[in-house]
Amino acid sequence: MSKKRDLLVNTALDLFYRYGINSIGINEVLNVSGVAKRTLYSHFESKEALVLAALNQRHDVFMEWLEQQLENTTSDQEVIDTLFISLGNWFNGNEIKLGNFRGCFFINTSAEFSDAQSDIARYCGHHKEQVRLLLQNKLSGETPYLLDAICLLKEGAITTAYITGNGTDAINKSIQILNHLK
Amino acid sequence: MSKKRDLLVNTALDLFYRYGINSIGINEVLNVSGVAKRTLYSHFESKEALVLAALNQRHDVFMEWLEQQLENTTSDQEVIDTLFISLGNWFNGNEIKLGNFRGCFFINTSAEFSDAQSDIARYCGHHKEQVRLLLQNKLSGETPYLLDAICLLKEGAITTAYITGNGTDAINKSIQILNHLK
DNA sequence: TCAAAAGTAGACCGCTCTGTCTACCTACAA
DNA sequence: TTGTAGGTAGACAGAGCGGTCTACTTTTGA
Repeated sequence: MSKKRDLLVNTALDLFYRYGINSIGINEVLNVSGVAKRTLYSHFESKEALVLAALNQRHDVFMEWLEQQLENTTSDQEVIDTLFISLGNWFNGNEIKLGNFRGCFFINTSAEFSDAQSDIARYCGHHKEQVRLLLQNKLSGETPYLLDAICLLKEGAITTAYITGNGTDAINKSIQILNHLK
Repeated sequence: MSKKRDLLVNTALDLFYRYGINSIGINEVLNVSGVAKRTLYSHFESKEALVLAALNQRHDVFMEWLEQQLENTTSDQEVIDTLFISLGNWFNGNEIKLGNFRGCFFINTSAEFSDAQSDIARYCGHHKEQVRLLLQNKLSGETPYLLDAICLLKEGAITTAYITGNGTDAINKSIQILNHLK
């Protein structure tokens, strides 16, 4: 519907993800997008509402990307390999849809907002649930703990890749561990 | 040496960890500690220096705690069990030395500071390296990928426990996965 | 055609931020 | 005894924050 609204959300998402939400003021979003302050506040009642819209946008983009990566997988092994290779590409900045890697936007945002009951913190939990459900649908269910292993290692790999700056290592280790599950 | 300095560092660490560094101003640290602003700036040249001191304090406390937890372990299996049970206690707020759980201070801080070259971001990476080295010393080295598995699952468990709010689940799953490694 | 909807620029409000500064106080060891 | 180190209170500067407001312009669709 509204092009200005979309522009604001995409600009906010880009800046929030790159620099952190508390480090980016509303005026920065306005300067970069070239939109007037009045327009922002006609679409969003507060900065928090803009943050939620940015989280929602990132969620949509990420889920679409993930679905696309896994769409042709036909076995659990293929899901594992495809998933972690895709994550590795993301970590190394080679997934254009996801932009340059700076960790998981939802983990980072949870770290900034300490109130676990806030809408923002809850949305971050919701995102992780949805990712888990998507992966569950892709797996056979024959190996009951495989879903848990994938999810925990995925979080570990994202965090480790971000903090060490070495995405390839984190991915190779994750794949190796999954191949050692009996 | 200086009691006021220690008080400032401990107060800052408590507030920074609980609410996030960008959400806590220098004045808040001063009000809670009851120390004068002049005194703070005689000990630290900037807020960043105080942040680094708080990170350093957390690092010392955490390493001492971890060392203590693992000091009587005599096998890889015992290291795994003891480590993850201890982490579970931390997640559930039952490790007094570590305070109430709000994720990993170093991960959270990395999320707030986007410049990977900053002293703050580098210190966070350094902490993770040191934890890894401590665990390496406790393990036999007979199972080469075990250290990687423990480290990745530990990061995954911390993140998952924080975002879902369910520490017990994250721990039980981690232990189960490690027991399925062949 | 023209009213409504959506946009513009930017001044302004009250508040908070980090960091500086003046002026004064206290404990203690040479 | 007195100089020094370390402490106090709090005003202040300069900037940025989220958010409101006025006054005006552009777009659009019935």
